[in-house]
Amino acid sequence: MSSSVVSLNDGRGPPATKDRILDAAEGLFMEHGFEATSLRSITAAAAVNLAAVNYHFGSKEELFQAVLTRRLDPMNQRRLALLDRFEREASAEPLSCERIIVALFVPALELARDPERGGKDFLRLLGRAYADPAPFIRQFLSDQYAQMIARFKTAFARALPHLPKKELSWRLHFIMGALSYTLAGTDVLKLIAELAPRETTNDEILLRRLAPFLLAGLKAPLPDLSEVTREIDGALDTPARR
Amino acid sequence: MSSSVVSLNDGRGPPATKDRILDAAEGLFMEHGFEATSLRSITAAAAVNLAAVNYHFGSKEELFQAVLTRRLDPMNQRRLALLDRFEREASAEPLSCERIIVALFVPALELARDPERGGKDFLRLLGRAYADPAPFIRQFLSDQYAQMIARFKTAFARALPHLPKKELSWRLHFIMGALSYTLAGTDVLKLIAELAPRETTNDEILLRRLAPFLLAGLKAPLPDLSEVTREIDGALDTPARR
DNA sequence: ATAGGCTTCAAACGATCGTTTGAGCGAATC
DNA sequence: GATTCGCTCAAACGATCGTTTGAAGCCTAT
Repeated sequence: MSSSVVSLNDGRGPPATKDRILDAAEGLFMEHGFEATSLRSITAAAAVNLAAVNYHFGSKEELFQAVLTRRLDPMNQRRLALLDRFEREASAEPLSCERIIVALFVPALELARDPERGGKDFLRLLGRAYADPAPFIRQFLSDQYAQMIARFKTAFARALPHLPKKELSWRLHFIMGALSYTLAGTDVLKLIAELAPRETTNDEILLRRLAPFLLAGLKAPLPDLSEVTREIDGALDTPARR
Repeated sequence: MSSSVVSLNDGRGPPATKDRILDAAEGLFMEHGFEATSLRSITAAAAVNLAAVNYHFGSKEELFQAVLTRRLDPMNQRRLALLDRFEREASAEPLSCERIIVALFVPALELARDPERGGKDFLRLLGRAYADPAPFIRQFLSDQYAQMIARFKTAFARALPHLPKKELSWRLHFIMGALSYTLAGTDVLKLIAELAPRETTNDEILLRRLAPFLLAGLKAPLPDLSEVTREIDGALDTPARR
């Protein structure tokens, strides 16, 4: 059944150093962010020599990219595979938005379900990476996501033929934003929302709640026809009395 | 008409140092994040002495909080004032979701519209602060937002009496997440979505698109009744063939 | 046994960080 | 006119950062 490889290295005996660094870095980057995490804290947590990071990965930046790509690449491949399968099953018919969202969410959900592979920590780290200002992170994520997003965008365009392309771009942007923010889980607003910490840490029930929410937004009426747009204009013209 | 104060200090002669530090810090924190921004780069941009930051603000952390509170506090006060006004106008009737969203969005929109007050930079910085792992930032934002969110939550609860309180907490969390992520504007996924950079920098049309999207999500059917939930279960039971 | 490859190790490098110090300045106060 | 107070300044403090170095170890193939 499962290939049952505990370590992610090439297969022979585990020269665990590289993987131990990746595991430790994943947790610490998640907890403190990229800039605030020192190589010394990583190598200490991994119980390896300080120089091992530069030897195996070249630099701190390349280590960070390796941490991300280790899980992000398979996850995005899985997303594309799911979308392919759904489209094959539907022959020439356009997919429903529900199925497309499923192809987008389920691979993340599977990661969150498998704690052996550090899914929870990784999703949180990924969410943080989206908001990180460092240019090398932005460039890296952009490269990693470009193809996948493009495929999903055309799928959504077929599912929502009445929606202008530009409006679809916006809504996809909102969806990816809400998804990454939710996964980041900085628990700033969670306490405010009076949610039990246990729940906000459970990525599964989190994604299950998020999917219907975003789906409704995706199918929302156009802004020009929405009541809230007129309300905004009204409120802006009347700057409030005091 | 306008009170026309260029500087935000007490009013007499502008001992511009403090304000120049705040302005420079706002831009640099927005661009590079908290950890990656050095006090030396801030004081150089503000053309003040290095020691001025610690003299006027005490520490780098307190400077960051001062940058945030300078604009965040008035904005949240404005949100509460708008909500109060709407509720007064509606007497005992519950407000519509549209009006509540307007009270939440318009003050941010007004900030974005007034470049003299650095609205655009600040909103972007605020979005970044939400995702920052530093505990002092999380604590600060939590304190700043607690009362405001609580007020809006009860308003939404009255507008959506059929929605369970826990589900409302989730959706409010999603709304604040999408809002802050969108305002952060890390342009990682923007290029992917093929949006012109000019548009993604324009916070006004951005918020106008976001409001209908989130409103639809707020009114979405419960997850248990949503079609996508059953689709997720189906996809998880069948881990995909290769 | 010997040579050569990866890998690990302790130690140091130069740079930059946030913060502190104490002298110096001008204007207001007595 | 002497003194105090708020503010600015150059300079330095100690700490920590990412990275590099060169020797030492280990395993494989000759």
